[in-house]
Amino acid sequence: MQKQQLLTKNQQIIFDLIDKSTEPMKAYAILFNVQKKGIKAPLQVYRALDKLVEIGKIHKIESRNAFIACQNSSCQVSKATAFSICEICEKVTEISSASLSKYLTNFKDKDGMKYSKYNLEFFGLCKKCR
Amino acid sequence: MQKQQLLTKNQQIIFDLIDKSTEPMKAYAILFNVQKKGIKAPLQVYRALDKLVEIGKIHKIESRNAFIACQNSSCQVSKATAFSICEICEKVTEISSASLSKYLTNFKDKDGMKYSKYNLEFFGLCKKCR
DNA sequence: TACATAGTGTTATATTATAACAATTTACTA
DNA sequence: TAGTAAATTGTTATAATATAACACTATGTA
Ligand SMILES: [Zn+2]
Ligand SMILES: [Zn+2]
Ligand SMILES: [Zn+2]
Ligand SMILES: [Zn+2]
Repeated sequence: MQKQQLLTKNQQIIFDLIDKSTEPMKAYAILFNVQKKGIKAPLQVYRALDKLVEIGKIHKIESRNAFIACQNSSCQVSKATAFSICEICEKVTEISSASLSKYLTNFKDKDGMKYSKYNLEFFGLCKKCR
Repeated sequence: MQKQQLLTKNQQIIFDLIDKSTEPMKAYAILFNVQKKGIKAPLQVYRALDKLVEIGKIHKIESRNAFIACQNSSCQVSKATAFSICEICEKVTEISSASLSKYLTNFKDKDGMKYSKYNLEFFGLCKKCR
C-alpha cells in the first residue's frame, strides 16, 4: 500500500476545482477560478498542476492543453493513460480497460524496445453527438 | 489510388525543412529557418503546418509541440499515429506496427464505442540512452 | 468571364508556459 | 530542540506557442 500523498494548500485548492469540473480545465481558466482564494499568478497554478500530474491525481490532455482529474482510482502515478475525446462537444473520458493497458504496457517495438510510459488519445463522437 | 496532393510553395518549403530534419521541429524554429525563403510570419508557418498535418505528410508530437515528417509511406491521412519518444535525447520515431494499429483501430470502449482516430505516444529510453 | 475555393501577406493579439529570485514552510535529524 | 535540507510559496517579468481579422492573389471550373 502506497502512502497517501498529502496535498499542500494550493495543490488542494486546484485539485478540488479540477475534480469538481465536468470537463477538462485549462490552466488560465483554473487561474481565473482560484483568484478569489489567493492564487494570483500563473506559476502558482502551473506548479500545482505539475505536482498533481506527477503524483497521478490529474492528467494532462495533451491535444487540448487541459487537465482532468484521474477517474481511475488505481492511477497513483501517471504512466499509462488513455482517453476518449469527442471532437464535437469536447467531452473527455479516461478509459480504464485492463486489456488495453495490458496490451500497451507489454508492447515492444521492432527493436524489442519496451516503454516505461504511454499516453493514448482516441478521437471520435460521443453518444450524444452522433 | 489516391490523387497525389500537390503542395503549394510555402507548404513545400516547410515540408522539405521538416523532412530533412533528424528531429521534430518546433514552429518557431521552422519560422527562423525559412525566413530567408520569404516566410516571415508565424501564421504562414502555422497554416502550412495545419495543411501538412491534415493531409498526413507530417504529424504533430503533442507532448512536445513539435512536428515530424511521416516516416510511414502509408499514412495518407493522419488518423492513426504512434510514436516512441526518448525522455533523455528526445529522439522521436514513428512506430509502424500492423498489430498495434489493428488493435487500436478496432478498440471499442465499455459502451461499445469505436473511434475514428487516435494518437499514441510511448516514452522511455532509446538504445543509445540506456 | 464569373464564380467559388484555397492560399497568401500582414499586423496585432491571445494563449500557454517558464525564468529568476527571495521568502517561508515542512520534514527530518544531529 | 535547534539545525538543516528540501519543498513550497509569492512575485515580477518574459518566453514560447498559437490564432483573429482583413485585404489581396492564385487556381480551378462552369
Ligand atoms: Zn488516471
Ligand atoms: Zn460529444
Ligand atoms: Zn505517419
Ligand atoms: Zn535517447
